[in-house]
Amino acid sequence: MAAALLLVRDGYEATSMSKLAQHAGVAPNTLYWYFQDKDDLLVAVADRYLHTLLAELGTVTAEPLAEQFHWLVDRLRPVKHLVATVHNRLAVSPVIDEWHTGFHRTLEQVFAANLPHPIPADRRVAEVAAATFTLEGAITHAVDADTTRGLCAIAADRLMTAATAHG
Amino acid sequence: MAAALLLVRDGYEATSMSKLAQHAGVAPNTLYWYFQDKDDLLVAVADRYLHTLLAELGTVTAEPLAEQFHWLVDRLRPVKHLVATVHNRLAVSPVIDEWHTGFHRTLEQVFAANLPHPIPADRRVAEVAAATFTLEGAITHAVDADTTRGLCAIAADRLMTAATAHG
DNA sequence: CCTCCTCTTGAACAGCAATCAAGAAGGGTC
DNA sequence: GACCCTTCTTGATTGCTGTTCAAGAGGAGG
Repeated sequence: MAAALLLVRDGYEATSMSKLAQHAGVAPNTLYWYFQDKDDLLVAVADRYLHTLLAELGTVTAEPLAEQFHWLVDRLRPVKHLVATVHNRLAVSPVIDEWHTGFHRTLEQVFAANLPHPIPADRRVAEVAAATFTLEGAITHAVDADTTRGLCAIAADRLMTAATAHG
Repeated sequence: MAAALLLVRDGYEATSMSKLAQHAGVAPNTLYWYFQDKDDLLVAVADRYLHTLLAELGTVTAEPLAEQFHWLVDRLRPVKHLVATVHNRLAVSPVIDEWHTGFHRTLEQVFAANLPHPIPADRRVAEVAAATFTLEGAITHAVDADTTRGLCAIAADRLMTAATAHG
């Protein structure tokens, strides 16, 4: 279903099931045979994007953390509509909520795998969350290139010092 | 219009203009005399909440920054639906977009006013944005009490060291 | 030929945000 | 009292939305 382009480009609410079906060359009904819901369809699109992202991520794991973050932000900014919609609908759609927590869990593991030392257990969750939220803000808000670089640097710096300052 | 409770409690999409009107004891039409749009109505509700928040904020400015942040998060978490909706609709509604940028400008000024020293100009925007996004994440995501405290501490700590490390 | 399963569809449903023309309520002026 | 103007409210309507349902097409296996 390459018609996911519509959801990414125009957003969730501006993309009706009719338009989606028209773009796919089928009747609006047909979509409900493949997806239970419009939210279910959104999850499928987001999940597909996440998997291609994780596959590409292997190409930058050698670079410093700040660069990796910048790469991640650049990849996710084109789908900021999806990011915003997921956050908006997770309170209303269990499917999206579940996918969202899974997404954050995945991010946590990726972060942990790229740190030289593990973060002390009592600080780990908050530190990782702070970095994640900083990057999420950089994706969803309209910030210029310099600020984006600054945000990635801040998130990486904070995470690195948390990973080296033991005890 | 105390019927703003519906928007806060049930969210934007689950709250139809009909329900809103019914709660206010008028016909759905009548709302369109006072507000141009449903988005316009949302902005009015959000703006009213923002003003009461700013008025109450004076009572905690004496406390340390981390405590102020925690207070802010506690105040905004009940209206997380509004926060998520604003972020979701600013791409589609100019009124909401404008209000959103104004909100962030206001936050920036509040942050700046509560720092002992000004942050160097080349870092200020990114540092303030990082703190803001960290707190926004704490509001909109389901994190436990300990993590919330940790996030507020991280945001405050980062901001304070940025404000003291000159040159 | 019959049956089962996969897939697609036209028609219909209730609900939505928004519009429009019509009118009620009230005050100011002659 | 009769006129007008402004402020506010409403019933009726419009085009769209996500979703459901019963009906049927197409092919595979026995």
